[in-house]
Order: sequence, then structure tokens, then C-alpha cells
Amino acid sequence: MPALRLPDGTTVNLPEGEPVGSALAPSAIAARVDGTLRDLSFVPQADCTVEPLEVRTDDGLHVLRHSTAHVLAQAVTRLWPGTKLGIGPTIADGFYYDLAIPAHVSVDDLPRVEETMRAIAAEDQPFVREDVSTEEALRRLTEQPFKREIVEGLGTDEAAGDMRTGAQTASFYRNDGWEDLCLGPHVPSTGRLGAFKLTAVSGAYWRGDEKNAQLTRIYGTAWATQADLDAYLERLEEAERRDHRKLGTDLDLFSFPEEIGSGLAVFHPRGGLIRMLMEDYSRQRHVEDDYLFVNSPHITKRQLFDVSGHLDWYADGMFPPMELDGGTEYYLKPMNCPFHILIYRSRTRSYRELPMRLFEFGSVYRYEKSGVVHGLTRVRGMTQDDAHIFTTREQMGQELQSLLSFTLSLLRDYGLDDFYLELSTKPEEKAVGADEDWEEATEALRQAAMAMNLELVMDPGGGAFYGPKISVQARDAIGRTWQMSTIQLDFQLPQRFDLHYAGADGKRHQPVMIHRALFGSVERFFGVLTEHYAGAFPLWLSPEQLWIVPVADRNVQAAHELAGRARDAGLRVAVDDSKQSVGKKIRAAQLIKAPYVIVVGDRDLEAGTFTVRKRGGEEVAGLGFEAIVRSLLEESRTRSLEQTLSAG
RNA sequence: GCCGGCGUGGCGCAGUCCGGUAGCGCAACCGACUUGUAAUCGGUAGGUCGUCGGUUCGAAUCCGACCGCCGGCUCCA
Repeated sequence: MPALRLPDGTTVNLPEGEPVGSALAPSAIAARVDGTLRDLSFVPQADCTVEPLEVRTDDGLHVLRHSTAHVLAQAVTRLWPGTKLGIGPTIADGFYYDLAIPAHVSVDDLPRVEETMRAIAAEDQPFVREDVSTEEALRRLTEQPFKREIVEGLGTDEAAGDMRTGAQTASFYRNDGWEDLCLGPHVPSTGRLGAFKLTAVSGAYWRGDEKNAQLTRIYGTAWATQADLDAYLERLEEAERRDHRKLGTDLDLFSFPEEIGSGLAVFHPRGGLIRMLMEDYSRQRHVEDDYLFVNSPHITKRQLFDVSGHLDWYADGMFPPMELDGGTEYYLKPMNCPFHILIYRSRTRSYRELPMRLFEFGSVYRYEKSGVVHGLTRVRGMTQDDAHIFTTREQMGQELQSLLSFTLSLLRDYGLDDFYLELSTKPEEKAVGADEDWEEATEALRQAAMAMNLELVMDPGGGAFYGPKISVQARDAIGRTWQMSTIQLDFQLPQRFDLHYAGADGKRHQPVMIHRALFGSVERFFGVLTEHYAGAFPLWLSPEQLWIVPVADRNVQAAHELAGRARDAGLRVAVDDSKQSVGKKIRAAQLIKAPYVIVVGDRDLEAGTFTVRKRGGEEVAGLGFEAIVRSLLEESRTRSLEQTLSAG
């Protein structure tokens, strides 16, 4: 009689042949037995530690979603007999199943599939596990070529999906006469599925290889309760409302004219203004932090990228060359570093000049593959807030640490305050340089990262070909993470370009380079801030800080006079003098997310006080115009994230 | 780049399956109203239906190629 140790410290004796589920609360959907996830029907052969698995945990949701994927495959098979099963893993928030369906299935078919899944759930079929030999498994899978491939790969490195290498047996789950090869575990029965919804259909190659058969991939999401599912769908809708591509059009910020080409944005006057404000403040901070401002052209002869190594390592990401009459090839620059290097190398440098920080808003062009271009966050032409810091090895650690502090401080001023760091190490294949250099560089970055007291995530093999890097990841207002800043350490380019400085000892030394972009790119940063603020930018970044609505025609002149006063004081002001109702003009201001609106009519002009409407609808009455202007200037100056205007 | 979906006035959409010389709402413009914190009323103008080619007496509609967009895979600032 096996003894079960439960999480509360108690031990219960399980009668021989009884499943672990009989010792657990009915709310459990599976169990963790000696650290391994098991079905509730698992029968222990010896003493063990057992934890119940509740559905609203990471592992619980994994089991729930995996079971839902299983039922999806069962439903598709019921609708289209002859369906061949691929794999059906869980993913963030849901699951998918790859299937070879003997029919063309589109999103229009998803409601039918969902309905069939609900029917299977209502039938409350138990999931029954059977462990069989691989020979028996192959016999059962005569009609399932993909699953056969998985079983044939058992015990080899070819094993796919949830099938682990080394297994000598295969497990099946059977319900209602339908069965599927599956590692499990599953919920006890189809009646225990939670709330689910199918979300998308797409194509996918078997094992992700385009030489293989193409399968239909059906995506779904599954949650413990309907309320959780609703909350998830609400989150998706919230993300959709914040989509910078839609806000870019609605707020007239930027566009991607087809005539120019994929991934190439133009900024409209309102977006251009925001962009200018973003850049101006960044420039100011860089001046304060002893950066030197430089400038470089957009194209160069190929030799520069031959020397830098970009044509060896990065050619796929570059636009093809332009060839001049004499046969000389010119390339659009995908990076600014070689240019800054030439500035450094333009004359002999002394250790007294280091660290030398060369900064530029540098426009670069990268040939991103057509399928990956996405709004402002993944473009083919972008401007990086790029700097290259030339430093001695001795100064390097200190420089990295102060750079990281500077980075976080700058990002905080733009309203981002929730970060974690990612340390990317040497790529296995694409890398140049000695191992010792990589180790020293990686260690220096690690030290700097540790000093920030932030969560540090490792990204093995994710570095650039010339050095390791730290990325600053920021979480936005709704908890999504975005890669912002990147800081890369580089011993290679100084060597390739033969860079030196004269040391205090009178000898020649090689500097180390730090590549860094804090916004990442102005375009991506713009897109991220748009989503972070849902288009409602803080006052200091708002294109129009004060929006004036005259009540009647006879108030228009007074409105313009007030606007002139506010402009003279330093505010950005718009007057809506269109011949529309006050309500309509208020609505228009609200839709463009104007932070402050004042309505100017006879009453206000007579009293000399105004009622200000804040974004969101709150009204503050009885304020003198000068007080309003002063308050807004102060809010803007401090880059406040709150609307600080108040009646007091 | 690959798979799937899609492309109709500035924006959001109908019309495409079952070919027969484009329609709605908002925005824009004009007029009336002179207005008090999210849509006053009436009128006008605006589209070679992404591009090119093919089928047809006739193509927004059917076929092909290309361009672009969206979702996913892979990759990145």
C-alpha cells in the first residue's frame, strides 16, 4: 500500500491499485507525482510525494490547454474523417494543433469546429491513458503518418513535440473510441475543459520544414473559467485599441505610402512634432552626459563594409549595392558604426580624450524580409539614436555602468519605468574574435547589469557577430514587453579598423568600442510610446497642449487672442474655429486626444475665468487664463505623466 | 522568404460566390443655425475598385503575375 506525502505535510496510505486522484481534492485536474505531471488516474507503485494540480496555475493551464488541443483534433476528425494528426502543443495563452484535413478549412469553419468541441465536452468522455510498446504503437498508427514518424523517432534526437527522447514506450489517450498518441497528462474527462475559443487558422509545414507536407494549423485559447477567457479577450481588444498602426492613422501621426515601399514611414505634421520633441529632449540629455555630436552620410563605398565585416556577416540584411559607371559599388548603410570609427580615426587620439562618446541620430536601411515588416516596430528605414563610445579597457566597466544608469534614467523620463535586462552571449556559428575577449566582454556587461538591481535574463547565443550585448526590455501600460535599448561591447571593430590611442605610458593601445542605441530606433520608440499611452501622450509630448473652442462666431477673435498669449508663453495651441456646434468641436478634440480643452464664450470672457476640460472628461472651473497657462507650462516642464491642473 | 487571409473615395465598410458601365456612414467643402463641455439641419464634390496582363460582346466581380497590408513561422532596433 503506497504512502502519499501531501503538500500539507500529511501522509495518506493509498489502497493498492487506487489512482492518486482519489486522495486529492475534487478541484484538482491533474497531479504532480515526485515532480512529474501525471493524470489523476495514475496509479503509484511505491511511496511518493503528490501535489494536486489546480487549473489556475501555469502547469494547470498547460494541462487544460493541451487537453483542449486534443479535443480540437478529435472534433476536426469527427467533422472531416480521414484527418491526419500532426502535433498539438500549448503556447502562451492557448494552443494549436497541426492537422492534415481532407478539406479546405478556413476561419469560417471555426464556429462549427467549436460547436463540435462543445458537444464532445458535454459528452464528458474520460481521457484514458494506455502505455504500449513502440511496436504496438506503430500498429495502431497505420493511418497516422505524422504520429508514426514521432514514434519512429522515439529514443533518437529526431523526437518531436512533447515526445521525449529515450522513451521505449508510447502513450495513447483514448476517449469514445478515438485515440491520439500523446505524452499527457490530461484533465480527467472532456467535461473538465474550461472556457475556450478558436482564434485563427494558418498554414504550417510539418516540423517547420518547407520541404515537408503542409498542414493546417488551428489556433485556440483556453482558460479555467469563462470570466478568465472574457478577461483575456478584453486584453486583446485593449491591445487592438492601442495598436500604433491604427492610432497613427486616426491621430494623423504617420503613414506608410505604398508608393514608397514596404517598411518605409513618413511622419505627418502631428507625428513629426512628437518625434521632434522626443529627439530634442534626447539631444539635451546627451549633451548633459558629455556626448559629442557627429553626422554621417547614408551611403558609402563597399570597402567600408568589407573592412567592418558587415558584408561577410550581414549582407542578407543589406539593400543590394548601387553600381556607378566606373564599377564602384555603393551601399546604403545598415549601421552607423564604421562612420563613427572613421571619425575617431581621423587623427591620433590620446587617452585623455577617452571615453569618447560620438552620438548621431543616424538613419540606416536594412533589408528586412517581407513577412517581418510591422508598423513602426519593424521597418526597413529607421533612425537610430546611435552612439559609439571609445574607451580603454580599464574604463570599460565604469563606463558601462554609468551608461546603463543613463539609459534607464532617460527611458523613465519618457514614462517607461518597468524594466528587465537581457544578456545575449556569443553566437555559436556567426561570431568573430577570441574566446577570451568574448568572456571578458560578457563578464563586464554582466557586472554592469548586476549593479542595476534589475531582473537579468540570459539569452545564450543571441549576441551580435562582433560582441555580446545587453538589451533593456520595458513593460508597457498593459504589461507587454518591448525591446528598447541595446548596449553592445566590441573588441573586434577596433582591431579590424586598427584603432589606437596614445596611453599615459607613451605607448599605442587599442580602445574598446561600446555600441548603444537607447530608443533602439526613433521609429520603434515612437510606436511603443504610442501604444504605451494609447495615443494620449503626456502634455510635454502632445502636439497641441491647449485646444481652444469658441462658442459662437463672435468669440472666435477672442479665442485667437488667447491662443496668441498662450503661444507667446510657450505652449502649443490649437483653435477650432470651424462652424460647428460646441458639442461637435468638443468631441473632435476628445477624439484627437487633446489633453486640455477650454471653451470660450461670452460668459467666460465677461468673467475672465474659464472652464477647462481634461482628457477623459473631468472639468475644472473658475480658472484665470494666466493660471491655466502657468499650470500647463509647469506640467510640461516636469514631463508629468498626470494631468496636474486643479482648481486650487 | 514561407503558409493562410485580404486590397472598393481621407477613414470604416457593402457590392465579388451567381460578370452587365459603383453604393452607405464618418470626414471634407458650401449654406442655414450662433450654439456652453462627446455628434444641429440641408446640400455639394470626391473612386481608371492596388498595378499590369489574360479570358469575355462586356470584368470591382473569373484567371495569372507583381506590389502592398493583416495573422502566423523564422529573424531583428
